[in-house]
Amino acid sequence: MTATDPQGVPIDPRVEALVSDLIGRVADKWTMIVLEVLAAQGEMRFTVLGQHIPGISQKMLTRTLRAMERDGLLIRTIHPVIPPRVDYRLTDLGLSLGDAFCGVWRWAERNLTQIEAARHRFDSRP
Amino acid sequence: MTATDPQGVPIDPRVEALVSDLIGRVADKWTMIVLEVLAAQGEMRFTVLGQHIPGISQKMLTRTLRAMERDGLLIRTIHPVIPPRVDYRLTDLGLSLGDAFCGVWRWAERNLTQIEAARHRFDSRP
DNA sequence: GGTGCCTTCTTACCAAGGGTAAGCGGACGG
DNA sequence: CCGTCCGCTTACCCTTGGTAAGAAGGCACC
Repeated sequence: MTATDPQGVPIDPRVEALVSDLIGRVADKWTMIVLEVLAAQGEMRFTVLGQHIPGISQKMLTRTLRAMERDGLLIRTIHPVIPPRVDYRLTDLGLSLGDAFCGVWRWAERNLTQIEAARHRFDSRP
Repeated sequence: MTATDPQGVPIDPRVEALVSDLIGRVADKWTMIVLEVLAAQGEMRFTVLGQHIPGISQKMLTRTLRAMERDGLLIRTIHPVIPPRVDYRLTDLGLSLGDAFCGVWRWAERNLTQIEAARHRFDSRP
């Protein structure tokens, strides 16, 4: 899109496409939740992280964490002990993304009932 | 998760689950981009909207718009003319979500190069 | 009056992505 | 010697998304 940012400043289309891709990568349910949990709880190991995220599968947790590590959002520390212990901790970049998503969480909490009402209206109409 | 919000206030687990679901619904690439475009451009019709969102298919555009309408994020106005004309416009709720996502867009723009660098480091390592 | 076009969906079909569940590796407790 | 611990990984399947074609239906043109 030949978009403008919220201040009305025109954006280079090539940058625009890259940002869209990045948003596609990062605007993901699991990524957002991992971000939230790690921001609130600090360093955590794999299993505990999974326990704090109801509904996630091991596969998706692994995949999400790898992608986030690749993007530099978190650091994965392998402790060479038996049984294995792997800790995950947000980088400054990850923390800053967590802050950015914070507004979305607050929005979701604030508007939950309003959205449920809207859905109900939509579902029970001719 | 027995999470706390960013201010450290404990959250009811049931509310937590609902918020997670809502986030899963709303933290979607296409939803975010539609929100952005409509926030910047105001009312738009189907085809034009599609032209402003590179890479989206008609099917996903329809589906995304329906879901957003269901959630009360936008209003769909059908003008009974031939050929058909359908306009989409954000509600106040949709605009407020756009504001909330605004921080994420700015984050993405600001940290684009840093992320690309991180990816490159990750991909070219033993 | 047929032919074709316009726009907004919808649908049939296929590929890709996510869920489930089982296995692996390797020390240690019983 | 067998089970258990944890962090993955993999094989299989089902759901989801992309592609492309069509439907609806009045209008313009020949």
